[in-house]
Amino acid sequence: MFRAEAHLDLAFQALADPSRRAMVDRLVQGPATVSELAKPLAMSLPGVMQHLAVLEASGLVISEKIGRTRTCRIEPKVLTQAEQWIAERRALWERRLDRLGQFLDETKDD
Amino acid sequence: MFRAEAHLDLAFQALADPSRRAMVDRLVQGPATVSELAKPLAMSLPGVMQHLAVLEASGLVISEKIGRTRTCRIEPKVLTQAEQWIAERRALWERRLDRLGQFLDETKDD
DNA sequence: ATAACACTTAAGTATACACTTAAGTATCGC
DNA sequence: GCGATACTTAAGTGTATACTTAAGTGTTAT
Repeated sequence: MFRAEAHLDLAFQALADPSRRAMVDRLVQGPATVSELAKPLAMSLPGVMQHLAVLEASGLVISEKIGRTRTCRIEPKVLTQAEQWIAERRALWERRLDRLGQFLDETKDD
Repeated sequence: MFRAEAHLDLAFQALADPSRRAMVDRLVQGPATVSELAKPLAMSLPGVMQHLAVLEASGLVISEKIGRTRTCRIEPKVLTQAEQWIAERRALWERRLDRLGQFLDETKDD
């Protein structure tokens, strides 16, 4: 039983945590190592690793280990997909409001 | 200890569940009662109520009870805020890519 | 060689989530 | 009034999340 929107579950879930959003916030400025991501967070390194795993599972972040350091960076595709899901719903909602306003205008001279 | 971004936690958390996204999907077409929201979901009514509570707590949906029926509708403000959080990060990421490309162009004649 | 560094794995704990069934309350239509 | 309707509350269950500490592994610098 496969759902096409399952990746949105993971993306929104990943963005629902303030520590993970802080990590994304840092990574949009450019790549960073795990330690760099961890520094501003009041949390143990394994805690940060677990958040990183969630971000990677969602596809928002990818990382690569070179030597003993792992470098992380944003993968913008999923970010865009999440943004578009919201944008489409907001557009539908606004379109409905427009139709409603038009209807009210057309019938106001009764 | 109050965090300004706490409402984003709730908004993204609310959007992370497929049943709740289905409810939002229905509500952007226009208001609906609890039963109408529940009908397409393979779930008990109390289950739906709990999802509705999450959506209301996030500010994505508001509802009003008239007589014995509760009517729900979208409140677009939080939807827009979530969209903007993503849009801003994507813009930062793209701006960085632009600077990087520009730098590479300027230094390619070495 | 060895000590410091940068993760990584494992295991444990406490809380939160996503449901369920059963029972209850407040309208509405006749 | 009284049965059907539309939620609503309460309580229970199983799974998932967000951490922690302790003990690794492989890499780099001296």
